[in-house]
Amino acid sequence: MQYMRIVGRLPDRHGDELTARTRLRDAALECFAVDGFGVSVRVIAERAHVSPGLIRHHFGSKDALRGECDEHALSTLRRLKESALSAPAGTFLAQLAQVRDYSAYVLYILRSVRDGGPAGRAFLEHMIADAETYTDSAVDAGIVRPSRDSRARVRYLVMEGIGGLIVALGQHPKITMDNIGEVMTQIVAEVALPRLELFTEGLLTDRRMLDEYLLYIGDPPATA
Amino acid sequence: MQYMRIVGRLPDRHGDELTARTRLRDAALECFAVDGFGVSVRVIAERAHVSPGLIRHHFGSKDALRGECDEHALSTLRRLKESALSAPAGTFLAQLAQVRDYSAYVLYILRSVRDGGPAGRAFLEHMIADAETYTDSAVDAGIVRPSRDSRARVRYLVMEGIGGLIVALGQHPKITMDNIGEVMTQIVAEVALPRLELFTEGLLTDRRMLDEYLLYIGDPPATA
DNA sequence: GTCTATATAATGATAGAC
DNA sequence: GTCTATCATTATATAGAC
Repeated sequence: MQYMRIVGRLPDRHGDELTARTRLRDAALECFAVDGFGVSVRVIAERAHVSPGLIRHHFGSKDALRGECDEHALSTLRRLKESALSAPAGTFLAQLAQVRDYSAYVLYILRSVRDGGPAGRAFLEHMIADAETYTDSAVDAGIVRPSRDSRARVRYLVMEGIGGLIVALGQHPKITMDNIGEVMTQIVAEVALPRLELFTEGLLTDRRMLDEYLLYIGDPPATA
Repeated sequence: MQYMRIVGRLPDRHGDELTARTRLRDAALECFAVDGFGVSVRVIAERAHVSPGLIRHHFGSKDALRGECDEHALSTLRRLKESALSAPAGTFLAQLAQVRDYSAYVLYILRSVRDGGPAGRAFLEHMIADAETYTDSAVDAGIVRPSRDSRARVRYLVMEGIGGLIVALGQHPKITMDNIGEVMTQIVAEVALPRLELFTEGLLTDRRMLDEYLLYIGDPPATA
């Protein structure tokens, strides 16, 4: 699970012309990703080597600019997911962060989820929907155990996985597009063993708590 | 695990006099918790029914005020943990959020962890250290399986648990001290079944991935 | 399309009256 | 101890020159 590789043509620009507008949007996305959404339009303009006034001319407002970044990041995430081997959301983002061209998207998406709001929700729902399909496949293939509530399980796994990534990243003093790759590698290495243990052997020694809970909510304990 | 109860004398004020200074600090803690650390000193002063200038008189700066909130929240967390049945960090915070007097502390702590930085790190390390002792006890009592790296496991479980809580809370449009209790109840209910399933039965149907990983890192596969 | 200059609002910090 | 008044800074938004 930890050593899957991203496949397909990753670093293509799929027809994005490098107009001044897209360059400005990309600069904004990077600033939002690294410095947060509180970053000023001056800093964004500076990174794009243009004047602050040009942002308004092209996008109208800072919020509208962020909206375009949201859209672009989501469509990029969608496109990459299609061309990549299915992997748990956290693992996929960790791998994607290694690719220099996409580290900004990873940071942007994680920051959006971290800060909540509509954009973060959209990213999360996309990752959950995606995880649903490949978890179903894994259950059909006999790799993953069936669940009594597979939708609740996939939501739980994605939200805790992404949440763990966010918390772990927050422990590092200054995340940039240059160090995000190695930081992610370190985090993935730290959770690899406990996660595989938990996923393979569980945590509790007996079924009592689960069976009691199933009784409590009115479901019969599983016979397995 | 989900239905443990907090015990002990919870809503006591343990010698905190309600001086103007502590009232101001408590107002600040609530504002930081609900509105974030970007909240203005004017809003804080308004909630405490004093003038903005008084904040500077008592604390010197907004940062110093936040520092006192950090200290107070951490000492409160410590005190409560001592008087409460041991429970996983996420579960404990979820229960604590039900108690009106402590909902602000829960929000404050979660927000601190969410935003990273020294305070969030301190809260996290405290929760991890605490979890370490009661996980060890649970292993000794034969309730929880031993781990090949128990410290890594407890870090993993706490960080994902708290992270999942943060992400789940972020999905709700507006968290206040009034609705945090029921929102937390809902979140705990949603994760209860998948978490108990995972903790009891694991996720994967066979040991291959774990054994391969143990081989990869040079440890012999467990004989169990 | 791109720039400079500025309007307007909000912030944290500060000084001094009472 | 508590207040009012204000400063300096910074933010976004805007207008208009080129």
